[in-house]
Amino acid sequence: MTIKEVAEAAGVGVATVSRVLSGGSASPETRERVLAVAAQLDYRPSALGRNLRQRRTGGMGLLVPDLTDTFYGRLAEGVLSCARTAGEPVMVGSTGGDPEQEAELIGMLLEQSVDRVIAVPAGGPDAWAPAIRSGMTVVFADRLPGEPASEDSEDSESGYDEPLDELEALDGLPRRARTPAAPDLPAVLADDRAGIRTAVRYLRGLGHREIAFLGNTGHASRVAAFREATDDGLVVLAEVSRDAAYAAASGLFQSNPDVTAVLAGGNVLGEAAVLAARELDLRIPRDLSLIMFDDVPWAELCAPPLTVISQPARDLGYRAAELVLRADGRRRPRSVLLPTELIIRGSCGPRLKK
Amino acid sequence: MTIKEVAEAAGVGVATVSRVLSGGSASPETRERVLAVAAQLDYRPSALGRNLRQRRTGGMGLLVPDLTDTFYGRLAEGVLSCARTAGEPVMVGSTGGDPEQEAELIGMLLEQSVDRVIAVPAGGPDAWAPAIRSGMTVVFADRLPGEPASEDSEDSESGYDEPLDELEALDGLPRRARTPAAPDLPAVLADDRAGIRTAVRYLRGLGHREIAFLGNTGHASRVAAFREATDDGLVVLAEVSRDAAYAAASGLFQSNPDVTAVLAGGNVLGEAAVLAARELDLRIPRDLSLIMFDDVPWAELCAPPLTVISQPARDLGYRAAELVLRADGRRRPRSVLLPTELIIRGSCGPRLKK
DNA sequence: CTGAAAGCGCTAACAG
DNA sequence: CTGTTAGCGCTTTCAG
Repeated sequence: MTIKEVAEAAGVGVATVSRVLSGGSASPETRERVLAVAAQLDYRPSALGRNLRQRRTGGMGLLVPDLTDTFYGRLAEGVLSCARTAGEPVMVGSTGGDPEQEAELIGMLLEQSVDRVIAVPAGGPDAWAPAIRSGMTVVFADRLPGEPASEDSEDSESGYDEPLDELEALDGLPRRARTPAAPDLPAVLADDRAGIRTAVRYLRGLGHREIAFLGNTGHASRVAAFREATDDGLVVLAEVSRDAAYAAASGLFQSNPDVTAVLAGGNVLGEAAVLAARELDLRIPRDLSLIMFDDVPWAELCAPPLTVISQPARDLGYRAAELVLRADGRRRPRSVLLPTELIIRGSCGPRLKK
Repeated sequence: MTIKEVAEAAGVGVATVSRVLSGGSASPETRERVLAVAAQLDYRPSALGRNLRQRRTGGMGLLVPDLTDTFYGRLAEGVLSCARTAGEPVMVGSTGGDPEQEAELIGMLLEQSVDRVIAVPAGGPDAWAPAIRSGMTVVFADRLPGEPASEDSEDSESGYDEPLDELEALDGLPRRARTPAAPDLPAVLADDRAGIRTAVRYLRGLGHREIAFLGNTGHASRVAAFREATDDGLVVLAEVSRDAAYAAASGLFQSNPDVTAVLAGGNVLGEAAVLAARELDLRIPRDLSLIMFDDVPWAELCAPPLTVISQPARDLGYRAAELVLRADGRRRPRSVLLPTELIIRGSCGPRLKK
């Protein structure tokens, strides 16, 4: 079933069929006839020809660290749902939070001429600059590309300084005040700064002083926000993986017996914290108060139910997809910051220990 | 950067470049030179041209009901991981368990000329027959396409009778004994029959007689297995969604106070069961024993920890991807059945109530 | 308003 | 072993 056969069957030229099918101009009668014939033959224009002609693959790419983490699952659902509405295909890749794998996947997308991607970045800005420079429209979700957070640095914005300069220079945009919360790269983010600030305040109100952050290597902004809210409280970081998360949590608890409250930077870390605490016979919330970033269904089933900072994961993906799809023009999409909310359940109590 | 420029730069014809890059024959010197030039220009052959030429898009499609459900997330990770190894792109679609959306996504894949797909089917065999007939290699995962399970039918195999005849006829294969457990369609499945049998036996051993199954509409084989193991025990079905699952669980408990044990057919249903039980003040395991199909990290965090039937979700996806990739020949891939395991934790107790 | 024609980048015959 | 050539199905000038 090619456009040619349809053209012949309708007694018109291929150009006319093409026009009609893509909403171009045509006399009502012709349009009618072509549409009828196409329907009758149930012709579907092949994306192959169109793609080659336009030198670009339709649809979009989606890169996430790990679909096993429900947060990214929800985010992906948001993207897919928006894409389905638009009838666009989505190529999905899982990076494992590893810049190398991410680079390979970017390469793959380039090879496929996918020129719109939404990504939860693993690598730094330098990993993305070439792709962006080559014309790819990328909208970041959940976080911006930056140097990985470090556990000891005193400079909470170190991950953003250089990268931002470089990327802003790319578009010749004016340099802006450096604000890790909303730098000048297209992104859809949760307002983790506010969420973390609220959570820390809440813990402080319960009397906690020794508060630790159990975070992801990749989430520089959360680490920064935590440092800012606590004046450089203890930070322990883990790579993307349940094992790493457990190891980090376990290490945190064992090496820092004076810590009375922990803020877990994601649901996998929260899960690891609960597990590790249980293993070490730390009672929640008596011995240890816990707040988890990202609300998940099981948080309520947990004993005790977990106090969480919820974030609109699905919307993050949906909005990012909208942005990347709308970005047909020359201008880069603007960023979006979505609200977070502290949901108090039963995993935090007054500080007793010490 | 086209193949032509590389050819010129290397002083050879485009065909030679093409050959060298796809491992064809060429004199060592030529190969060397071409490779060098290509590397130096960091040329990446465009998938666009190749796809059109070969009238097929590389890579594979993946259709799942819902990435929000960690089971499908894990399955998807398996697929992506295998695909990444092979350097193949994956187009992912989420069907919501809805045959209509599935049909649209199949249409999209057809339009993209994706001729290899792995799917957790929502629609029946008739939804897939056209695609398969048109040359698409599809490997099913987690379940086979079949009429949706029904809550009242006495015929546990009704979902397979017609469908199988039709699809087998497609390939002119000999008709086989109708066995819902491993029909003659390429598929990678968990051995839910064995898992459910074991679970039911375990519950029986604890004294339970009134055992109910809380299942998915789409999972006919689990319903069948449960009916077989219990001589038509009570079955309540829910669509794909947390709300539907909760409603079903709640309805089940309220309408059937004599039920002392429940087998939840998936992690979302298990979650709903725990929630609903809690809401109705049913104590687990005192008032109600619960076994959940599919092990998830939070099952251990739950109070009490959930006894589950674990299944190798990730392997399901990985193996399916392997099959679909290897299916380059004319023959259809054979099916695979992966083992399940009953993991006893704390959500089942002796029958006390009555 | 419509048709003819020129490719998009690549591979696979087919000659040489 | 290598170059030339003919398209794959589609969109898009460019004439008519």
